[in-house]
Formats: sequence, C-alpha cells, structure tokens
Amino acid sequence: MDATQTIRALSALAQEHRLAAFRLLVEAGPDGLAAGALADALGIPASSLSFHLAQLSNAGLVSQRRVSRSIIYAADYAAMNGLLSYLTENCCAGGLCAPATTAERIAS
Amino acid sequence: MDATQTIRALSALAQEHRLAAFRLLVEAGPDGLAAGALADALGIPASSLSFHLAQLSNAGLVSQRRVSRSIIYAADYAAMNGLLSYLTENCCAGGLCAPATTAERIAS
DNA sequence: TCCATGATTCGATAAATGTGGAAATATCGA
DNA sequence: TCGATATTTCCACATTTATCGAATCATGGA
Repeated sequence: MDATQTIRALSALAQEHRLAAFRLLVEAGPDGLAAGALADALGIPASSLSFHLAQLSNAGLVSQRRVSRSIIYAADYAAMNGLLSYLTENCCAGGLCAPATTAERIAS
Repeated sequence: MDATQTIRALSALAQEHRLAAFRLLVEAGPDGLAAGALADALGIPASSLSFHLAQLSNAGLVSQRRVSRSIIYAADYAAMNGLLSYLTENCCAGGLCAPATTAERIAS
C-alpha cells in the first residue's frame, strides 16, 4: 500500500458515520450487512449512507455483492491489514509504537 | 481512546502534507524537527505548514517545544500506539487483520 | 405487465478544509 | 533598542466534503 492509497483509506475512516459503519461490518463478519440494515442501524437516510459506502468502497475497505434486491457490504480485512501495516511500518519508530497483537493482549 | 478522538487522529493523518510531515517526525525520532525544517522538506509555505501542524497537535499526534527561536515538533508515539490499538481492537475481526509486529516481521 | 422494494444517482445547499500572502508575535545577537 | 530570524495568526478565497429529498435503476412477486 502506498501513501496515496493510505490517505484514501484514512480519509474513508475519518468520519463518524463511516467509522461506525465499518465497525458494524467488521462485527458482522464475512456475511456482511445489507445497505438498508446499515442505514437503520446508523439512523441516517439511505442516500447519505450510499454516499459513505461509496467512499469506503473506493478506498477498498469494503466489498459489495448483490443478493436479490439487497446489496450486501462486507469489511475487507486484507485492506485493513494493509492500512495497519503501512502505519506500523512507516509511522512508528521501528515498531516502538506498535500495539500488541491480539494474542499478546490476551496473554497479558 | 474513544471514537471521537480516533476520528480526530485519522483526519489529521488523512492528508498528503500531514502524513508526510508525521512520517518525517517519526523518522527524526524524539529530537524532532523544527517547523522551518519541515516546511523546507515538504516544500510548502510556512503558514500552510503551521495550519497542518496545528491539526496534528490538536489530534495529540505531535508535541511541540520552543528552543530559542525555533519550535520543535516531535511525534507522539503513545498517541500513535493508541490509534493503532483502537483500530486493531475495534476494526478488526478478533485480530484477524492485525498486522505482524516488527519482531514478527523481522523473524519472517 | 404492473407494483412494491432496496438501493444508487442527481441536484441543490451548507459546512468544513486547504492555501498562501501579509501582518503580528517571540527570541536572539549586536 | 534595533534588526534579523523563526513561527504563528489573520484573512480572503477556492476546493472538497457532507446532507438529504426527489428521481432513477434493478429485482422479484402477483
């Protein structure tokens, strides 16, 4: 992941509704959630959500697939991994500020 | 770190010049860099850089101290750690997308 | 085919962000 | 004190971003 792509991903997550939507999608797992379900959960109009989902999609953070009349969105874990890797490698002093991994957190 | 603070930090890094500035500060280490040195390195006017540094400062990602006529900025690793921790804990599926730590990367 | 449903696109508008010159502030050396 | 240096603040302006109703598109059932 290069700097430009990183900025796109950071911008995508740097917004209240989009960060909330992404968290819901992460929580939902690979099955994802329909756009309508997300709009309900977030309490925002469908057109507003559509705008935000387009940004997350453009940043490569979510994938979408049509199922009947619904469009199901799902978090792209690889993209998130790429973002975290970039930040850890380029914005940390040799890993000095790298957070513990899940395994390490559980062990502590 | 809560969602609001996370969004502030993500917004601060989601901009070409600010991400570049932060990377330079991380590279510079605890000694940091003077505002003028950053402006030269980035090739932007002092007033523009000052605006960006204020955002990074507001997000808690950098600290500043005056040394004679210069104001020295330095990356705040703890804040960056907090951001990465939040993203790993809230935006990853149980650590599924957590990147390897530096030690793990070196070992692999 | 016709209608209902789920979602996106369009368009207008409001708000926030980025830019950079000029003026103001702080510090140092002579 | 005076002038030079380093930086920030102020200001006007252009650009981008966010909001949301209305119109449009796609799908499935009767």
